[in-house]
Amino acid sequence: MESTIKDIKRETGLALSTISKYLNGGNVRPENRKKIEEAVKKLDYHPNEMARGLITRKTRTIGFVIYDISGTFGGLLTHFVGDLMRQSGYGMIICDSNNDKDIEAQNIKFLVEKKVDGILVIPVSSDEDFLDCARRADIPIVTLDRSIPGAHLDCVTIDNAAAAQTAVEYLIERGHEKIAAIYSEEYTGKQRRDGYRNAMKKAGLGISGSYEYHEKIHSVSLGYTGTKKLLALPKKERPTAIFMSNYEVALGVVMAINEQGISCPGDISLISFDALTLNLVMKPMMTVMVQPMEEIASEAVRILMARLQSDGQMAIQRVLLSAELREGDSVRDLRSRR
Amino acid sequence: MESTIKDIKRETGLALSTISKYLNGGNVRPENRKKIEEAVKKLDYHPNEMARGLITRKTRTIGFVIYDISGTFGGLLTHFVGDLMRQSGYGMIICDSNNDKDIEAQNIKFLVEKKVDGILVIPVSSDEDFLDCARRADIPIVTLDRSIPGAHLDCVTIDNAAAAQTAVEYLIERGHEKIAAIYSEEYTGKQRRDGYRNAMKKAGLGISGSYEYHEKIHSVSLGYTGTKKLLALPKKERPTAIFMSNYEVALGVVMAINEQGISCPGDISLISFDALTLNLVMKPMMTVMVQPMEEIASEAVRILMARLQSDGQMAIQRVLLSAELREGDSVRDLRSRR
DNA sequence: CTGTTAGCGCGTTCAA
DNA sequence: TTGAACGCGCTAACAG
Repeated sequence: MESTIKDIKRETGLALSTISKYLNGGNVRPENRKKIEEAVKKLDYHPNEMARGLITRKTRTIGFVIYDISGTFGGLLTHFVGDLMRQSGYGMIICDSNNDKDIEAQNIKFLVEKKVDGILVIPVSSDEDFLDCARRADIPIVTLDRSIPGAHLDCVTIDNAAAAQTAVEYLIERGHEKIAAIYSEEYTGKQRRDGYRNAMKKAGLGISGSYEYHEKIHSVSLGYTGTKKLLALPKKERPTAIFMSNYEVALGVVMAINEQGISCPGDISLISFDALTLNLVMKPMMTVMVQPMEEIASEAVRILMARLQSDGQMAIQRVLLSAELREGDSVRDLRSRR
Repeated sequence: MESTIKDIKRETGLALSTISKYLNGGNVRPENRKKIEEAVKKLDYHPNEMARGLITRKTRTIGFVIYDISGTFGGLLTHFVGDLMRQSGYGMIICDSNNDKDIEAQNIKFLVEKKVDGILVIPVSSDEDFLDCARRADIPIVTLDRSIPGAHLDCVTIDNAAAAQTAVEYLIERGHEKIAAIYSEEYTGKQRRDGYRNAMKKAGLGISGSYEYHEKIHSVSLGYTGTKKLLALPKKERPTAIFMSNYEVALGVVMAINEQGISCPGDISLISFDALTLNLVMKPMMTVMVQPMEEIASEAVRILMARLQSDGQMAIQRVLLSAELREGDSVRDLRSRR
């Protein structure tokens, strides 16, 4: 049988409230503190979080709703967030939305019933309605990596359009003009496409319709299929560089060019996102826009914690971080050709 | 403010216990049942899990401790398990051990304090001591994917040695003799190495020391580095096939051979584990031993659920599943050469 | 600083 | 079947 606070009382002869106060960080006479500490050890006492929560109306648990946990980026972000939560003494219930809006809505409901103190979410839906039930229950919500357009919510994101623009401008500076883009139609994918278009427009470069390939969701096969299509273009039209909007996509792209015996950066230049395993291991090393994943995680956790403390009104926080270019060898400098 | 069972009482005029009984599936007069159902809807009532748990001593939450959530296999397994738990109405607290035994031990303690009803664990440590505090608290534990040697625990695993042996025998049947292996020194890696060795021995083939490459943990770079080393061997000694013990490893292997312009299966044959994205997308398609991931997940959940129900003594369950060979085009048949 | 008292929301006795 | 009372383990208010 588990020991309760009453057992500690019997062991020490102190009142319940004294013990409770000590357990919650209050001041107690040194001699009593010692008694309590000894009893706690002796009885292997752990406070019952449920009884505690019944009164405090806090579960010390937060919910993490992620669009897809089986991807590399998501898995890693989950890892960082989980670590931070644990360090803060919070438990984390992770819910995988599997890129499905309905499951996502279900997940939120589930977390509300579990009475989590707060919710961290990387959304699938671009409509905030699915969060209604959490808001009714007055549960703080922070979105990260993706922000819901127009929503009155705390969020931590990076400037995806700017990052993509930087990447494409890097290509343009090196003499590339025929630049293709492979991206998804959701959140970050779309924003990065915009950055690509901005850069091209700004440089006065046209975008041939066949230079943009996109599917609904970021995936390895998106990169693979897209690249195949690009490489099937008549030689003269072939892009000299491909910008891709995500790590999984890059994986597919690399598979496709390797398969066709196309060399990078000799025949084609590549630029992508995130310094994840493949991008680091491959040769040539991929030139990438590096997202500050740990910072995204820690900012999101920080904001959520702040909101958990402030019962009152705290202004909406919108943190916009930026990605940094990390040079590899996957981009050829065409200017040195002459 | 949240509505409680008392509000339902006020709304319906019934006694608390009547309502409580209905909520827990008991028999109630039809007219009363209707009243209650209406009130529940009207007040948007949800039972308070904490108050409930205080009495029943159940949290309807289980803990999932995973060796490393940022890997593809782990992420996917987490996804499956999470789905099943949600379907069973259970919450899941996921803890990432990050391949670290100390964090793993911490995770278990954390879950015990959270009073989870049960724990699912893919262990890092090969010593069961870290589970002691959960056992003292009488929390059922099921390990999956990996079983702790000698431990008196429910577990769901596949026969890794057999699977590896099947894979290597597949190579041998096709005339390969110079077969190298890249594996990790932990759990599944070691078992798969044994299967490799068994197959080689059984076929009367020697294993040159330089044909085995291993590191502590499965990773992309393990595959990459290992392959580089193998390819650096004098041409005559070069293996005609590589057996690799894990998906991430395969990723690295593929990167390395592509980089060197080595063709598969022309110059070298490959066989690996798991039908995950890369293995499906790449060309040639990888020949792999497919682990029944969903079955591993569902069996583990099933056993845990059974143990949660049976307060009494249930015999230890050890489920051993097997992997199946899925042919791709990554293995060359050397016999047809003649 | 300490002890007493009163619930938090619910499930479970019993009695009717 | 139903209703009243009790208590799960703990914290919060107050009085000492």
